[in-house]
Amino acid sequence: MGVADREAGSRGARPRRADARRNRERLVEQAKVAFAEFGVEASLDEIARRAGVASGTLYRHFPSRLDLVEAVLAEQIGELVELGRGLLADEDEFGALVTWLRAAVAHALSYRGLAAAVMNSALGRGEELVAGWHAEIFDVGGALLARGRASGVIVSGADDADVLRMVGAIAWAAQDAPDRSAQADRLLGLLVDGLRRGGSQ
Amino acid sequence: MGVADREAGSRGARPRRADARRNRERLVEQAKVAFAEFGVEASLDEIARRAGVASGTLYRHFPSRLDLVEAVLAEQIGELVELGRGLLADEDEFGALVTWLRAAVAHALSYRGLAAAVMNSALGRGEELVAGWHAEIFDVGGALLARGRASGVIVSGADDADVLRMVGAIAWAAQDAPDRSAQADRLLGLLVDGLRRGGSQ
DNA sequence: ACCTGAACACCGTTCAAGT
DNA sequence: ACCTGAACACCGTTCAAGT
Repeated sequence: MGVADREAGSRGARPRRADARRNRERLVEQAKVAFAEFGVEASLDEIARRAGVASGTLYRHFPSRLDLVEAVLAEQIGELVELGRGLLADEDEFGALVTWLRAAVAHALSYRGLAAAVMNSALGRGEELVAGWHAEIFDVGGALLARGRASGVIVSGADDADVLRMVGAIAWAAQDAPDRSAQADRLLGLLVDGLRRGGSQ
Repeated sequence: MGVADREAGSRGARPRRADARRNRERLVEQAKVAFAEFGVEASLDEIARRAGVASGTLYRHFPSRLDLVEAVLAEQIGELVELGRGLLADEDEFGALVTWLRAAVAHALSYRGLAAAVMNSALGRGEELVAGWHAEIFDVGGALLARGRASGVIVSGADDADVLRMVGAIAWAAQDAPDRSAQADRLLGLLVDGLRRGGSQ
């Protein structure tokens, strides 16, 4: 209650009219540029202006800012999921998990404010961590963690949702550092040390 | 460059005129109420309105939102620092650190958005993690960590600034959870497991 | 079916005019 | 020395009117 303000209907559908399709593409294109420059909190008005459409048109295509973010990240998310699925076949269960976690952090770092946007939308009512459009990421991450536990290289106490929440938190904490990539790596190191079974150092 | 937009002059000074002092107190009082209700991003205009002053008066007393946050948290920060100093005498080096980290997270959770506000201001240019008004917290946390390393209960690889940054990240990640206190505890557990020397579980 | 752009409500911040 | 409140710039969001 109160959380589901977004309609599920025509959320990302490809419009039928040619001009509408072109507008949609231009909006996504300019959103990418604006997100890269100002982060995902970039002005929607300016994105519409740069795309050469009125603000109402942006809202017609993307009812909420998150819908626009989703469109911008579509392929990227697919790649992260595929990477994870591939890593499930890696014989080094611990290394595979770490590699994927590193990629997940890099994903969350792709635009400033992204971790916050995902996290805010992710906190659905109740226990669920991840919103619909990030559910695949959650699944893959959970699978890698489960495999690590099953093979004994990962501690059994760590909850999947907590670990992924931590990944988001790490990206958030590193996003404005001058050396954000190295910063994120160090923080991820702290997390990974806690996940490893059998003693640190 | 570009970061130091704030003046250091009369930042939190007690005004000499009686009405000004009263205004300042009312502003802090109403800021507390508004922060508790809407988080530290609460409307400054409304805080001024509730305090019965014009917006310009708020800006005169508190040039930036962070100055107002600082005033609201003044005593709280003092308590956290004192707690840490007391814990430096505790014979259980590891337990003392964990107790303090837990209190630090609770502090950062006292208002929604606080972790973000502190973190944003904290990222001064260069390497420094913590802004002036949180320097004491940094000092105490560093002392507790150093003691833990010296006595061999804490791993030597973890940087002080990274650990404290992680504390902020944990508070941020837990702040909107329905069970934010329990959520923060679980995330802190992951961090602490990585800090403990000599094997997890 | 889709687009336009004015309209509305709500921000933070500044500053001339007052006392 | 301090306060007021209008003014400015910039938001997100809606919706009647168009094509």
